[in-house]
Amino acid sequence: MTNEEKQSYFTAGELANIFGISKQTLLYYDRMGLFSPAFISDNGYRHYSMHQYMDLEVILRLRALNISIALIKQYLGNRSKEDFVTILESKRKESEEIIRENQEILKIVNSFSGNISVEKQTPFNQPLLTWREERKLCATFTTDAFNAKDRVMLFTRHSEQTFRDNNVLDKTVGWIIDREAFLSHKPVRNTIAFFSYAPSKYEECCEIEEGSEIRTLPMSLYVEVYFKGTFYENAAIVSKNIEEFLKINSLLPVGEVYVLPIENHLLHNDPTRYINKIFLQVRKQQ
Amino acid sequence: MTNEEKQSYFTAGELANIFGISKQTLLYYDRMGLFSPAFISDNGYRHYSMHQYMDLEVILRLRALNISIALIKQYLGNRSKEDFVTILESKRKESEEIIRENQEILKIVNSFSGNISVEKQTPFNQPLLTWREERKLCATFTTDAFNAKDRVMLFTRHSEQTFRDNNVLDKTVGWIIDREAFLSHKPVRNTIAFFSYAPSKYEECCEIEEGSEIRTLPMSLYVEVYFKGTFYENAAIVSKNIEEFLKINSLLPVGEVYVLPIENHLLHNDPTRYINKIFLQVRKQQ
DNA sequence: TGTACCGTTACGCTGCGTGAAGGTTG
DNA sequence: CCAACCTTCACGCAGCGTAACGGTAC
Repeated sequence: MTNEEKQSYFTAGELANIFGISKQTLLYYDRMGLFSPAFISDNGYRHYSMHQYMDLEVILRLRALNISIALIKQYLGNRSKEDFVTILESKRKESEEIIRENQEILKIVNSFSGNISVEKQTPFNQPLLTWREERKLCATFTTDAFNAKDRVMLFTRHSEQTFRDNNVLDKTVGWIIDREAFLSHKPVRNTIAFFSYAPSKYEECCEIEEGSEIRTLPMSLYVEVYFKGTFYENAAIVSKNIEEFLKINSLLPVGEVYVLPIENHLLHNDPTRYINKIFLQVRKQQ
Repeated sequence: MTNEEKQSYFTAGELANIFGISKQTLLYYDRMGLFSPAFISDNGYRHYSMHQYMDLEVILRLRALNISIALIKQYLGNRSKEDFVTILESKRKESEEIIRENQEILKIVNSFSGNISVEKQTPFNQPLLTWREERKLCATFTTDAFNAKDRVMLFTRHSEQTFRDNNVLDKTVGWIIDREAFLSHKPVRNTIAFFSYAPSKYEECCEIEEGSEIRTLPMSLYVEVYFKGTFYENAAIVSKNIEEFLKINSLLPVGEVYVLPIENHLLHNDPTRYINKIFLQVRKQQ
């Protein structure tokens, strides 16, 4: 290689250094057929000619917009204002989409954080008598015929389908059990239904398959109990607490019993640390 | 496999269908050690137990936030409110960063589109006499000693370093040539300097290496010519046009000659379609 | 006997980064 | 002889998708 040639050509390393990229990047562009050296000498060294820096400049400016190698390759061979604008337009849409997606994620994150950071200082196993406004929820019914597997299927389907709008961030899914069975202190074997509750959504409940309905919890007095651990291990105790509470306060239970997870497997490995809330409608005995 | 077992376990396909994911995803989670079936029967079939749906739910909710498998794996084995909040926080930052990046891209895209969509209807090879406000630009000087290779290096370095703030969207890089040489109609061999010009930036010019300076183009009359093709092939013609224009309008040239690319290799393969603008300061002959 | 499941293995995608093993230049 | 270049493999990355090839359940 003559001295003159040395002064007219860049080696891979030189070109890489000038543009502040890695040599591997150049090798990769060569392999991809995007940007190859003007010639390769006998010893296998790559030599890029002077004017090739213009192509590399185009490549790097488009890569800075995160435009794919394939698209750049296509464009490089056939540049025009129109195609350039087209590329920019699709890139604009792409970036807008990415921004949208991540704003969705931010919304979900913020919603989670908001719910979790609020420390519930409510006492456990202490029935509370509270007044609630009307609430609407989506319920999907099971039947006794359903086995455990079917219930899991139903539960996940219900979770996915209620409030089809994925922006419902405050949705929680609980289950409804029979009051008579619950208050008899016997182990409650079956849930009557799963329900989704989202404070932000009152009117919109998506149409789900048969066996589902929109249920309205009326404005009324309710007895609520927070308890730690799984429902199945605590049902008996909570049931007794509630029974006693109803008796000494002369309250009559109405309708079914609702169980709503507050902290579950999403936050704890140990089921004894789960926090649930159980509630049912009541009215004053005359 | 007994009938009872069949009713208590999910096969891979069943579980995948229930959660609306692909079987391959479950296999992948297994390979990664993130989520494995409760047991595998003699025929190699995977069987997931009933309660495993809870783990899968956690996994999928975190994946929906685009949280990595590795992080989910770590969290799954040791859940807690604190770690959950930590994960959400880092995810929040990540998403905010992605949003920022893409907003940057949007800004660049918008700037490009804005510049390109404006069709310049200016006539070519027609000297125009215009009044310009003061402009500031960054210039990096070459010397005659510099060979072609060094000039490319200097050019790219100049392009990268001027206005170190990458948000300068309207920056264009041109070059300065000697007026005497240019107006002599002889081929102009060397550029005196490269210069960066950004209409949005007047005061801020980053410090660049020796051989660079901030130059002020004064508020004054200027002669401007747009021409098609490369400078080197059109310099002679443009030079004659300008000379004649100066003569018949009794104008005296001042300072050096500036060449600014309007459309270059970023938009055209064919150099004859490049568009450049050449301009120099003038004053009325007394 | 078909068909609709199940399994494992392995390669593809994107854009390089990071060696490893070896030759060349000065 | 060493340091600093250069080359060509080839694997790794994340999270699956997509066959290919073959067994199993009903």
